Amino acid sequence: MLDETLIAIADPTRRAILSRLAEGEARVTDVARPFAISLNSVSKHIRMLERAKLVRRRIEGREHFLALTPAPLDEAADWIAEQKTLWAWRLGELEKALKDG
Amino acid sequence: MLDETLIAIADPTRRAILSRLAEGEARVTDVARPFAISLNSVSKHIRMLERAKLVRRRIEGREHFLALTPAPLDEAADWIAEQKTLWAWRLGELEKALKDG
DNA sequence: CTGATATTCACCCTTAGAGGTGAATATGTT
DNA sequence: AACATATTCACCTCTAAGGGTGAATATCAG
Repeated sequence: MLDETLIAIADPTRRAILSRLAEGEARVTDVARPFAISLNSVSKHIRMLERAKLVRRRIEGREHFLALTPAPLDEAADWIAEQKTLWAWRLGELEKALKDG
Repeated sequence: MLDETLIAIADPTRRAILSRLAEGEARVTDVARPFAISLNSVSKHIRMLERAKLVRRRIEGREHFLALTPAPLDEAADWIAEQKTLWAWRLGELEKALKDG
């Protein structure tokens, strides 16, 4: 899952879409409006965000309402936090080694 | 920069390389050993990590020693944290609206 | 029924990523 | 000099991503 989450947020268009959805639910057309690219391209980005479970779709007639489901971001945040912890720990060990030596 | 950082950590092989380097400096060959893929492929992954400034290389004779430089991870962590904050804020607003309504 | 709106489907093209192999380069060892 | 080690370079293949267009589908409004 982490892979798809990170791939999903690695694209600036998709990050912009997520930021837009952080303001609230929106239709595909609404989400697409600010972008210079075609509606179809935005639709594809949304599909990738759905695949990564970062976005949920509620269909009401011909309109598709999109909403954020940010849970997968936690896994990404956790990985980064763990890396930083390990790194900090190693720096601590290095310091100890330097002090002892 | 954020783009390259996220793309860099979106690949599981590269995340494994970073985890290895979190234990300490290592040569290209050392980093490559645990992987089933060719040394050359690992070399390419390392180049991407360097491009993202997540890894620094110190050349000593014929050996290239690699070390983690995790600073760019902060930017990624910040983006995720901001998204979660915005989302939490919006949930708060929703609750308020529900209570008032 | 007709026409407009919302979205996707089915294609196309181009680029980048991830993998491979074999040769080249540079350094160390004997 | 000859050989081994460490790494990259130059190429090839395959797949997926990101963009596009035009048609299809589904719904809503008249």
